[in-house]
This record gives sequence, C-alpha cells and structure tokens, in this order.
Amino acid sequence: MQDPSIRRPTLDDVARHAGVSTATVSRCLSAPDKVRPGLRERVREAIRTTGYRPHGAARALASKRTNTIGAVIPTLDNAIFAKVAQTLQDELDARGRTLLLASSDYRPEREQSQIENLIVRGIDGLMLTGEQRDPAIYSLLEKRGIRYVNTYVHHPRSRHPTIGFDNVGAMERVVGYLHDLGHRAFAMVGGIAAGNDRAEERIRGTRLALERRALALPTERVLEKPYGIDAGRDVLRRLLALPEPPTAVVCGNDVLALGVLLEAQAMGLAVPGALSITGFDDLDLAREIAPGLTTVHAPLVDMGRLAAAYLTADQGDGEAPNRHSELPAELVVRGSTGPAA
Amino acid sequence: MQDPSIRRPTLDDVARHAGVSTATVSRCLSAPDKVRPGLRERVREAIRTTGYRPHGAARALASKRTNTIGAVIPTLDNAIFAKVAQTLQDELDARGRTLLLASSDYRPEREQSQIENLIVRGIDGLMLTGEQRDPAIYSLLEKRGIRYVNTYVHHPRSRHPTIGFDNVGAMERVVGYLHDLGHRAFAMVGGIAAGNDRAEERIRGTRLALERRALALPTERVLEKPYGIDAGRDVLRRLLALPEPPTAVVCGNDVLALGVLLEAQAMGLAVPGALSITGFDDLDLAREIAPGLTTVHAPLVDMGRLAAAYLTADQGDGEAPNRHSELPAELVVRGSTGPAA
DNA sequence: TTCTCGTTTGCAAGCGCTTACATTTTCACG
DNA sequence: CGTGAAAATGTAAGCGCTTGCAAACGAGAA
Repeated sequence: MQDPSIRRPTLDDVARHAGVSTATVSRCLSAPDKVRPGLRERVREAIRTTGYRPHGAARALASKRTNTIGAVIPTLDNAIFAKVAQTLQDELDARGRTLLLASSDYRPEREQSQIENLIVRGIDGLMLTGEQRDPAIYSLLEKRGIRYVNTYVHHPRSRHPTIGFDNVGAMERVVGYLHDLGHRAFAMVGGIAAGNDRAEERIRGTRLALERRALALPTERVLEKPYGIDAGRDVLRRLLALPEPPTAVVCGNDVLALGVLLEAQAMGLAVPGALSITGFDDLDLAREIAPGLTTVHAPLVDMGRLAAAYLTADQGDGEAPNRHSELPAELVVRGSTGPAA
Repeated sequence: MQDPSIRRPTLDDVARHAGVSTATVSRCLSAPDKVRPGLRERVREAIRTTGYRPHGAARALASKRTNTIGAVIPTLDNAIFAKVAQTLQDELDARGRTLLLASSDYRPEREQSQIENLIVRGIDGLMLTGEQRDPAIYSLLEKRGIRYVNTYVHHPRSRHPTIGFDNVGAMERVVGYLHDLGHRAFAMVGGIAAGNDRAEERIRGTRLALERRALALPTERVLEKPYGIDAGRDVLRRLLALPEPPTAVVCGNDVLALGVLLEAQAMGLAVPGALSITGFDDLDLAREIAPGLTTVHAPLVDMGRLAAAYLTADQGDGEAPNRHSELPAELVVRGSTGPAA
C-alpha cells in the first residue's frame, strides 16, 4: 500500500544534510558513543529536519538481526494467553524488541504454518506454548539458529527449554485438598488432550493423584471439552445424570469451572454444599464471582517476564540463562469448595 | 540470535540446483503462472531439497511491500480487543498477510510510539482504535502512504476512514429502553473519557438521551473509572451512598457492569428488582451470568473482518472500499434490567 | 617537531530478493 | 519451413542499511 510516488528520506539524505557519510549516521543510530558528540548532534538535527525513520527491512537484511521475537499461542480469546502476550509485549518493548504474535487455534498444523510464517518474516527468538509438536519444527528452529522456549509447562529433563509450571504436581495439590475435605466421588472436565500437553498433564495429574489415594477416575468421569462456559454447563448436566454423581468436579481451567458453577447455580445445586468445584488459571473473575472459585494460580506475568528475558539474553555474554525455569502454581482456596456432602 | 555460522539457503542456491536463474525462482514463488509448468516443478523440487525459505526482509526491501498489517489496540487484557485481534489475524492470514499487533495501554503517547515502531518495522496498512489522536500521526501515515482505518467508532463525516458503530446512538437506545421501563433516577459509570473517544461518546450519548427526555445527568452521577470488575463494585457502593440512589446504572462496558452486578448481589440488592444494570460490548459472560446482563452488542467479528478487507483491498483496482462502514450495535435485553422500583 | 597509537570517520562491499528490460524460445499461421 | 508476435527466461541494477577495513585525525611521548 506504499504509494510509490512518495520517497521517504533515507540514510543518504540524512548524511548529505549533515555533511557526513552514511556510516556515521548509521553509527549515530546504533552505537552513538562511537561518534564524537558534536557530530552526533549535527546528525540528530539532520534526522529531525529530514523526518528520517529507519527502514526495518533494510536494517534486518544488512545486520541479520530483526529485533523481533515471535510467539505462537493457541488463542487470544482466552485471558491467560492474552495476559502472557501482553506481558511479553511490554517486556520486549522495554528491551527495544517487537513482538510478532500468532495464534494457532489449538491446531497443530496451523501452529506449524504460523511458525514457518514467523521464520520467513524474520524473528530472533520464539515463544511457544507447550512442548508437544512435530520434531521437524524443532529441527528447523535449530537449523536456523533461532532460540526458542516452551511455556506453560515445566519439563526439567527435556532437551527443549521450558518456562512454566508443573501441571501434574498442581493437580496433586488440588486432589489432595479435596480428598482431605472428605471427597471420594470425583469427576474431571478438561480441555481436549490430543495435541495439548497442558490439558493432558492436568488430566493425568488428577488421575495419578487419585490413584495414589486408592481412588479410580474411570473414563466416563473424565470429559474432554473445548474450553467454554457452555461446555462447562453441559458437562455438569451430564455428570449429574450419572448413577453416582460426583461431589467434586475438578476442571482443567477456570472457564470450564465457571460453566459448571453457573449451571449448578441455575439448577439450584448448592456450591459448595452439594458440590465442590475447582478451576485452573485463576482468572480475575475467579476471585470476583460468588462463591469465589477455588483454583490453581497460573503465574502468567512471571512466565511472560522470564520468557522475554530468556529470548533476549545476549548469546556469547557468559551468563547463559537457565534452560528450565519452574514457577509455582499454587492452590488458591475460595468458596467453591467445601467438605463433602 | 541468528547463529552466524549457519548459512541458510538462498534463492541463488535454489537457482543453481534447478539450473535456472534467480529470476525464475522468484517468479515461481510470486507468480507461478508466468513459469512453464515443467520448469516450475523442477524449481519446486529444488526448493524442497535445499530447504529454502524466503527471506522476508530481503523481499520487503526489494519489493517495497511487507505483506504485513499493523494494529494498535488499547490492551489485550480485554476480550473485546482480543477478539477483534483474533478475527483480524485470521482474516489477514487467509489473505497471506501477517498481523503485527501492538497495545498502547490506553496511553496516547504510548500509542504514538507503537505506531512509529510499526512504521519502522514496515507495514502496508494499520488498524487503529478510535479516532482521537495527535494529528501528527495522521500526517505521518499519509506522508508514508500507509492506509489506515479507525475502528470502534463510526464518524461518517470524518476525513479519516472509520469502521465501527455509533456509540452515541447506542446509548440513546439504552436510555430509551430504561426510560420506557419507568426509570428516572440514572447514574452512569464509564471508562476514563480523556483520550478515549469511545468512552467519551458513550457518556455523552447517555447524557444527550437523558436530556432529550428532560432528565439531567449531573456530574456527580457520572463516574469515570478504568475498566475493571473491582472498579464497578466500588462504584456501586458510592452510588448507593448518594441521597437519592439511582434505580438504573448505565455502564460504559460489560466489565464495569459485571462489577456493579456482583456487588449488588453481594449487598443483597435485588437485580433487577431494586436496581437495573446495563453494560456495553456483550461479552460471552454477559449471556451466562445470572441474571443475564442487558447490554449493547458490539459487532466485533464484523469489525475485524471489514478492517481486514479494507486494509488489504487492492489500491488501483477500481472498487475503492467504503471509507466509512457503520455496523449495528444493538441492544440485547436480558435479566439485569426491569421496571423501576 | 616527529612518531606512535588509539580514536573517529569514510569507503564500499555486500545482505537476499524483485523486477525492468533484453534476450531467447515457442508456436500459430501463412 | 519461414515469420512474427507472444511467452518464457535471463541479466543485472538496485532496494536502504550495516560493518570490515582503510584512511585521517589528534594527543601524548620521545
């Protein structure tokens, strides 16, 4: 859409204006301390009067750096990804980098194409969600020498760097807490586990924790649903139709939990009197709704911060950042859980 | 972070592999029908075996097009912007463009720097939120020949293109509806109007609609708050302390309305029996919460679609897209409003 | 004053691609 | 087959910037 009739000022124009070479102008921009203060000021002035703005593509081509970090998240339509994206952007901004954001809609093949897209566009680093993906993607990133990090998971033994939390461990805490309250009849509703390791880990974590307590979580009591309030509502109706309805419903995220909670209220089922509900993520709303939602707090802001730091850390400069950072994902107890009926 | 020891395959490599010139390879990529099918296949094969990926920056530099569209929104932390961003991205994707997203945190100076940033990064078009901003920004965009569009507003007489809805008119409908229900004691809580024309228009629209019905909206009954559930809660407590508390609270968006609603419920105030509440935006949650929130439906998806179409429309090709598109912003009546007490 | 050495500046070669323009090939038609 | 126009391909000149290297400069030492 650039109107070809308009010529934007270039480095040459600035150089001519200031009576110096383009090299000097370039240095003024990227390494001002390499230029004598007097000259520097003259160049600054010339930049101002010409209205010069650097040309990112030319710069990237010549310098082989784009100062751009990519990120692929499943969707912007969920606050937990939006918040990390927001944090990442703020942090990158502060470091003079730009965030190039893409979303995959939870579809692996779309994630792959988005990553390819980002690579073509030029990125110096890449934040990904979860670890599970086609190995070809990892080898492409390595071949291109693009630093990347997987978030929302913590896999200390993985060869791929991770910044996140222990989804399995978090569910152990959730289940332990509910078990201590006397609950024995559990059900779980999680996201679609196929292609989503966070969802899978939360389901697995719940099952493991129950088995550890000599309780089974049979398949018909584990429902996988795309995240959505309506899905949560739907699930509760289904669970209550079971011969032995659960006294505790463990949800894979807060949106599902909210659906379960709202449906319980709509059905006149006392929460937590007749049913305890837990979520995951700790959305703002979890604190505000009545009763407050017992949930696992996902350390989104810290994750975004650490990811930004990891992806922008200087390469050679000693001090390689940790390949794996674990963030706490703590249980937040609120009013949606209570002793088993 | 590009490892300099690694040489990525270039057009030259592909050309050599296929025994053709770089021009032919380039054409295979951007105008395949200009190349004889046999050759085309040979080149495709060479691309595959070399693992070639185009270099976006080089391409942008040579072609003067980036195939990238920028967007600056106030924040990702609000579903209404996230949803538009999501839609925009999907639509642009389908057209082979990339979305470069930035957020301003509702701060004009930050918006300006983000726009400059996007321009340097290279964009062919730009979606902005609202119309109110430093004229220097508009003239920079024009000087650069970058097509732009203002969204979330509809200003048919403005010289700047807009795609959005009539915020003032929407409030007329909200007030009219409440007035018909017998409400005479109104209060309003909106976003911070300074630097946010959408918020300002909604407040103004409410005031105008009331004046048209011979009702005043005195300053102490208009509260401007940063969007947030807690702000909404806070506001309700304040309004109920007034000598003559309102029977209807009109909110500038759903998040504030949700706060008002939750606080009313926490205080044991019947909604809509003792208090009617309206929102704006029609978040998913507005439909799910009990009682459902009466609100104005913001046509986010259509806005995103139209913006994508507008910003990617071919220039010369006759058929200039409309400079101003108005989308309906309809009142959605749910359970949070009822006859005045 | 001359010499040395560190600092500042300029020169110019690309970075990988697109695209006028020139050249060659193809093919319908006479 | 020859001809000419159209189609396919190649040639090469940039796009605007960075950066290695060389040249010029300046300041202190001899």
